[in-house]
Amino acid sequence: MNTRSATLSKATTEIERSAQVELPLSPTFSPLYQQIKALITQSLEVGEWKPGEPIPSEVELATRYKVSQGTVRKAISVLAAENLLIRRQGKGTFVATHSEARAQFRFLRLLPEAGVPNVYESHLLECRRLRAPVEIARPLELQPNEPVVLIKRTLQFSGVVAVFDEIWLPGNLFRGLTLERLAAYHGPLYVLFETEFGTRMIRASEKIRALAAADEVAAMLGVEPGHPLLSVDRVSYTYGDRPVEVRRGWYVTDAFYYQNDLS
Amino acid sequence: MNTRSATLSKATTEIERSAQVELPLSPTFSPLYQQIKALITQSLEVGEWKPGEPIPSEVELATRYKVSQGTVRKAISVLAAENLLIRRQGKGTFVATHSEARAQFRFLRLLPEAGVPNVYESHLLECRRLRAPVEIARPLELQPNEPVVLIKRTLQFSGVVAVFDEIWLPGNLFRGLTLERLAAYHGPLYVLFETEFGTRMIRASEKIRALAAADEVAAMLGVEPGHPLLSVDRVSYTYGDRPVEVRRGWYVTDAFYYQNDLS
DNA sequence: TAGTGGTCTAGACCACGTG
DNA sequence: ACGTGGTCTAGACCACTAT
Repeated sequence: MNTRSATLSKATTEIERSAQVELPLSPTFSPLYQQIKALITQSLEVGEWKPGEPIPSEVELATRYKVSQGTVRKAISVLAAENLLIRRQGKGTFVATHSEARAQFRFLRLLPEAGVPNVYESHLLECRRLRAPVEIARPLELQPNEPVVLIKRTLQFSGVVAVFDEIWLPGNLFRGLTLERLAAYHGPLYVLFETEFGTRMIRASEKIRALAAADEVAAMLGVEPGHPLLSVDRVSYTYGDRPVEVRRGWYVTDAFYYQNDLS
Repeated sequence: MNTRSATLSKATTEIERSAQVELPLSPTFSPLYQQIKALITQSLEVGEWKPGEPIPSEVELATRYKVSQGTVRKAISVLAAENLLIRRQGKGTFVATHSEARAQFRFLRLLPEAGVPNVYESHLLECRRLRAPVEIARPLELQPNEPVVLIKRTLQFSGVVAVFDEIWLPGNLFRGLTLERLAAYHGPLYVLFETEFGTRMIRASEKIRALAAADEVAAMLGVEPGHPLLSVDRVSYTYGDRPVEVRRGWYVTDAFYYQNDLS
């Protein structure tokens, strides 16, 4: 038994090595801590520990997985770096959630030119179910005509309309998502998604362009047709890099800007 | 002596603790590995190890700083995560450089809608010295009227003009930077800056907006005045978070998009 | 006082790259 | 065969939080 197997196994000992010295080394080597990381991720995925809750302590997990605390620590460190877990000295390690203020700014990068941070208000325009058009089905890795949910809304920053969003979700993952349910909810959508529908957005990829406002979008945003807008095409992913949201946003950047840090 | 002092010191031993038990604990606690990290950063900053070169091995550094290899490893890991160093198993740890293909994409996020990755050609329009206008002096943390260098250029992707840039640099840091010097150089500017002027860009912060092309910019980019453009305002920083570049870019996003990953 | 994560050490062994 | 970084372990102690 050696560390190359997909099953949980610790480093080869001298004795074990001499016993298997004739076996060819498997070409796929996976460190123990990555195997532990995979196990922890699994538990997150199936909801053994829910967003906001603490996971077991490092010593507990070390006992459970029969590895040293240091190996568990390494696995957790990686997951913390990927924003799946949050470590708090003296308290424990917690499942990350979009409820924290910190997480919200990670996915909404629009800031006002002057004045207050981004407290915003969402205005729901539409929520209906339809069959996925091809250009939506492809990024969501669905078959064309599979059911999807389409949400349209605007965001206002202190009364000023700044964003118009079209949000597409796989219908099978968001069965109870209706206009009524959404209208009754006030808060970030990703919080609703993770608490009510068990789907947590982990990372997203955006394509940003400048374009002239089409008539329909211009009307929604209260600008003249042809007005320059930031177009933000987002695909969001959950555990296992599975795409679970396509979002097309149009941002008015006369009094706001999109903040990005390169490092 | 304890780990709280700014000078290099390892964890308090039992004996030492009993000897200093009356001393109040300093409120500023700095782990050993962070002290080592600061020392390594210093060596990078003064150019003891140059971009692309290997730094001493972990055991060597452990000996030099009189700490364990594990502590050096932790310090290096942080610096690697910040893209200041690059670790290569079996070979050593190297000072990061903008010469690597990998680094280029970190700071130029424009990709073509279809086809090839971003091989581009820079066309120099202008390079002159002047006194810093206030709106440039402030982000560069210079006094108004201090000397700056202004570079104007365009970028073409397979013959198509996509970017017009105005690049402002502190005159004192870039003394030998002239139109002739630039014209003789072909390659990424950040490579020139780090090899010829000892200034390495580490991170940058960008503000992105959509706007209608002004006449001058439109002419440079070969589009109609009023055409929607992506406006990218960048401030770049070197070691110690000192700002050393202000860059205003106008991107044509008809056949290109700005790629951004949220995580 | 007890429990959590955070730091530091020392030693063994593994994987990778180069002679 | 050797040197590099990478993994894993075990144990001690520190810093933070709650009770």
